[in-house]
Amino acid sequence: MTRLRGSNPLGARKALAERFQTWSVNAFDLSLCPVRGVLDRLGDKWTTLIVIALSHRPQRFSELLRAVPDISKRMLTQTLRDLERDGLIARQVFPTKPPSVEYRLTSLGESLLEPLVTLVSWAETSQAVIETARAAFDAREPVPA
Amino acid sequence: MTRLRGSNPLGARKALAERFQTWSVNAFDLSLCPVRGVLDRLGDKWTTLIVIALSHRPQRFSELLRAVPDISKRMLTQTLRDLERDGLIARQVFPTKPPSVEYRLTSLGESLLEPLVTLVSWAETSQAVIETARAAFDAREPVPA
DNA sequence: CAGAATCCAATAGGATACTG
DNA sequence: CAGTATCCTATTGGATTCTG
Repeated sequence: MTRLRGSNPLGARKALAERFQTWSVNAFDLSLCPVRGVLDRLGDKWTTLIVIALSHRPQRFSELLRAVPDISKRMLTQTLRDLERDGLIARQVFPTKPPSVEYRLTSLGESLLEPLVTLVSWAETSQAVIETARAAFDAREPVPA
Repeated sequence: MTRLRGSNPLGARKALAERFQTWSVNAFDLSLCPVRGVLDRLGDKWTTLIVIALSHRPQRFSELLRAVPDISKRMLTQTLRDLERDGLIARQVFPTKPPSVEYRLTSLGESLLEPLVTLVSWAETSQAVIETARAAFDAREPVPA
């Protein structure tokens, strides 16, 4: 094994390996390992962007609609509902007319920000490398029409 | 603003808010902010599990097929290809007969482990809270048939 | 304003059979 | 063994219209 350079992936590797071992044994057949549930949510098209938008400050429905470009009302409604259901955001209705509704991160939602920043930072610093790798790969592989 | 307890979401919040500001200004309309690209990949059904499996040790195609339960050959092939294209894993063919192919994380792939562990840890510690929130939500909302 | 409801297109992904 | 190729279904998500 060559020595791994940079940060400390060794710790990360070990931690993951251990968890993976555990999951494989008793939780995998049911696909109920927590990663799946979380990443399925974070992986959809809008969840992350909404959380990021709300990390700025609490916002109303139509504010979010403008803050997250290209999202449709349908998807905003649905994603907000899912996030509320998971306890990541809280919904507060002000009985004005017309009604206004404010969404804000819960403390659970706030606690997601750190892992998210870690991931976003990785994405930013890795972006260039990935781009290069893609270009190289596409140059090798014919990339069919 | 009440004082936030636990870790330091304030730093996270600030970091995210800043990035979000930047994206909104010049990169959002193109939806090319790095998060999207990364999370779209990590969000699919198998990427994470494969990376986790490979974090353990390099593995061959059929080993992975067994290590990641319920994945189909089709999806394994495709996800491995995508990961290779992005430079996260490397593919090495041994010209035996029948041929054997080994996949391993590249250093870029290794560097993803840390953010991943952060996320996985969050998922594990938050799992119970989320479950509770869901139950409470479903109790309030009729949850239609 | 903040959604709910309906319709429809694109994509993801499973099952199966075939190949070098 | 390590894939390809084909088919088919389910889910995602966009566009549009309606409502309290």
